Amino acid sequence: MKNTVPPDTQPKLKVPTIFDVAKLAGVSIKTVSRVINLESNVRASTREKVEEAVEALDYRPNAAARVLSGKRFYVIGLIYENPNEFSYMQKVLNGALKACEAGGYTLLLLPVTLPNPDLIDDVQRFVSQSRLDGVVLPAPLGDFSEIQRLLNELDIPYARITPKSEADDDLSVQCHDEQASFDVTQFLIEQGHRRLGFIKGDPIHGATEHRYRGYIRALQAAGIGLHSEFVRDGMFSFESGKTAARALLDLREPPTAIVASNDDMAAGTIFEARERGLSIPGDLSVVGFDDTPIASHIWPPLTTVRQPIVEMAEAITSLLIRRLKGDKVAPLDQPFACHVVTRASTGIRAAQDDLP
Amino acid sequence: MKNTVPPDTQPKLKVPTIFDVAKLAGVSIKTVSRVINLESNVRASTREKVEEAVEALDYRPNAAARVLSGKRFYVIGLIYENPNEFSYMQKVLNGALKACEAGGYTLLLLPVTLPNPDLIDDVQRFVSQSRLDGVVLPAPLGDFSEIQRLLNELDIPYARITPKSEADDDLSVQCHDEQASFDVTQFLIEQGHRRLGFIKGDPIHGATEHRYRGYIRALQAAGIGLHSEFVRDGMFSFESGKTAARALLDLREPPTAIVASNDDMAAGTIFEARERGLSIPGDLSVVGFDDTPIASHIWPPLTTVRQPIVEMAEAITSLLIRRLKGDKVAPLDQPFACHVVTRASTGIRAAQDDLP
DNA sequence: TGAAATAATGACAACGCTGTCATAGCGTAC
DNA sequence: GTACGCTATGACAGCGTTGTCATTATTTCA
Repeated sequence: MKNTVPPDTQPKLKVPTIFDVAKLAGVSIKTVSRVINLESNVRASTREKVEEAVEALDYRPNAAARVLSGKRFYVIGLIYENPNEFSYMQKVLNGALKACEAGGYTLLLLPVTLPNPDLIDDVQRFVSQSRLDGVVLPAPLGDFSEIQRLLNELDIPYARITPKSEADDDLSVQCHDEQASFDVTQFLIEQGHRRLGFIKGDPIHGATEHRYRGYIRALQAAGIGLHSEFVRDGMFSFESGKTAARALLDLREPPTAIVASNDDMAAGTIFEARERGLSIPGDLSVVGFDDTPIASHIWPPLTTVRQPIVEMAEAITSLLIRRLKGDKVAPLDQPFACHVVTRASTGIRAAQDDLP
Repeated sequence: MKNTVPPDTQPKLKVPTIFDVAKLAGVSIKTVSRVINLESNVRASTREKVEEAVEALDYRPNAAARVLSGKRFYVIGLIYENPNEFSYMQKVLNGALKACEAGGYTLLLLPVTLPNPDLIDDVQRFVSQSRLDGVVLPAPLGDFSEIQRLLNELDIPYARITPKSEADDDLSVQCHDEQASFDVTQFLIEQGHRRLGFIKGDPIHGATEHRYRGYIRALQAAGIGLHSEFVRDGMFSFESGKTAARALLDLREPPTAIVASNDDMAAGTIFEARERGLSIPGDLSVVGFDDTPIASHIWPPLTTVRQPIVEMAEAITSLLIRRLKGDKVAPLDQPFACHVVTRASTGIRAAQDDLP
C-alpha cells in the first residue's frame, strides 16, 4: 500500500488558475488575462510564452469568476416555440450550440408554448433572471414584434432566424424561401401539372408570405392564372393540412398537384388523399417544405425543399457573439440557398388538364 | 423635458445584492445567505424578516458569485445522442428543463453522434470544462458502461433514463416497458392474430431486451409458440424496420401482425407493406412504440405505446438535484406506467391462421 | 443558580477573474 | 542627451457570494 504519499501531493485534482499560468509564463496575471481575451498591446513573444503556459496546464478561465468580475455573462438565450415536430428546432439548436461552443458561450433554453398571454412576462423574467448577454429568436418568435420591442427596451442584443427583416442593422438570417417555393412549383409545372393547389402556412411566420409569393411567381412565369379556390389557409400543422386538402379535393375539378407550405401539411394532404383512395403520385402529386424526418418516412416519401438550418443558426449565432464581443459586424447580406429534394410523391402528369 | 432628474437617480438598473437584503432586514449577510440556502439554525422570526426583505427587493442571488465562492456549480449536463427523430429527446429536454428551473439549476447540452470513437474523451472534456455538478443520461447513453465508469471516476453524480439498472443506489427511471410490450402483443392476440412478427431494437438500448421479453411473455400466456423466423433484428431506424419487414413478409407464410420495437421501424414496416400493395390493417396489422409524431402522421396512423417521458425525465432530474443538494434520496422504486394508444394500423383478424 | 451545552448570529477571508490606474520600457525627434 | 509619446506590463481593488471560525444568546440540567 502506498501510504508514504507526502501530504502535499493532494489527490484532489486542482484546476489551474490564472495565477498558475502567470507563474509558469513568468508574467503577471493581468498579462495572462490580456492574452486569453485577445487584447492588443501584448508583445508577440510574451503572447507566445503565455499561450505555451496555457497549453501546458490545459488552462480554461473560470466562467464564474469571469462573469463576476466583468460586465459580460457569456450566456446566450434561445427562446423557441415548443413544437409538435421538433426537427427544425433540433437543427437550430445544433447550430446555436456549435457557435456558442466556438465562442466560449453557454446556451440557455427557454421553450414557450403558443399562444401564450404571458409570453412577454415569461421572456422578461427569463432574460433578467438568467443574466443573458444576447438572445436568439428562431421562427416564429423572431416575427413577434412585442418580443423585439421588449429586448430593445432591455437593451439586450438579439438575432433572428426568419425571413422578415425590418431594420438595416438588424441581425437576422434568411434563406431563399421564395426562390425555393418558385423552384418547387416550377418543378411541378415542368412535370405537366397545370392545376396547382397551394396550402399556406401560419400567417405569424414570415416564411408563409414568402412561400406563397414564390408559388404565385411560378404560376405567372408559366402563364397560368392564379385561382383563389386553389389557395387554402393552413397553420403548418398536420391537421390543418388535412383540412385544407379536403377542401381542395372536394372541388368539382380538384388540383392535380398540391404545394403545401411545410412537410406536416403535406403529410396531412397525403393522409387525406389516401383516405379517399387516391393514388399518389398517380392521381395527385404533393410537395412539402423543410425536409423533416416525416418527409422520408411516409409513403410515398415527399418531394420537399431542404434548407440549411444548422448552418443558418450557426452563422447568425456566431455573428451575435461577435457583436457581443464588441466587434462591429455587418448583417448577413446573402440569404442561404435551399434546394428541392425529389422523391416519390410527385410524378409526371400526362393528361392535358383544363384550367379553371 | 425632464432634465431636472437628480444625478443620484441612476437610470442604470441596480440589481440588489445580499448586502441590500441584509441592510433592509437588519441582519448580517451571512444570515441572509443562510435563509436563502435553507440552512438550519435560523430563528423563525429572523427567517421571516429576511424573506420579507428578499420579497421586497425581488432579490435573486448572483449565480456567478455563488459558484465562485461555493463548491457547487448549479449546472447539470444533459448528454444525448443527436437522433434522427427528436421527439423522445424533446420530451426528455422539457422534463429536465422543468426540474432544473424548479431547482435553480442550469441545464447544459452535449449532443453526441454515435458511433463515436472519441465519445469518452468528448464526455470527459464536457464534464471538466463545463464544471458540472451532475449529468443526466437518457437512453441509449445511459446504457453505456464506459460513460458510467468515467463519471464514477470523476466523482460526478449522474442519473439515467433507461430500463436497465445495476447498482442499488443507482439513480435511474424506467417505465413498464416489458408490461407495455406484453399489453400490446396481447391486444393483437385478442384481435385474433396468431402469427405475430417481432422486430427488435438496437441491442445497445436497454429497452430492446425488455420489449422483446414482453412479446415472449404474451405469446406464452396465450399458448402460442415462439418461432425464431418471426423475430428479426432491427436498429430502431426506419430503414432497419423496412429491412426487417421485408424479411418477415418474404416468408412463405408471413405474419398477420407485426410488433415493431419503435414507431420508426413500424413506419418502415408500413412503408414496405405498401410497396407490396398490402392493405393495412386488412392484410397486416402493425404496432409501434413511443407514440412519436410520426405515429399519428402516417397512413394509417399507428397503434403504439405511449410512455410518460416528460414526467420520467423531470422526476429523475429533480431527484438528481436533491441528491446534489446533499439530501439522501432513495432511488425511484416504481416504474412509470405506459399505455397502449389504439389507432387504425391494427384490426381484427377473422381468418383462423395456422401456426408455423 | 450556575455551568455546560447548544442554538443563533456575525466578521471576514477566499473564490478567480477583469477593470482601472500607475509605471516601466523603448523608440523618435530635436 | 533629453524630452516626449507611445507601447507593454504590473499592482491592486472589487465583483457577490459561501465557508470557516469566533462570538453571543438561549436552553438544559444538575
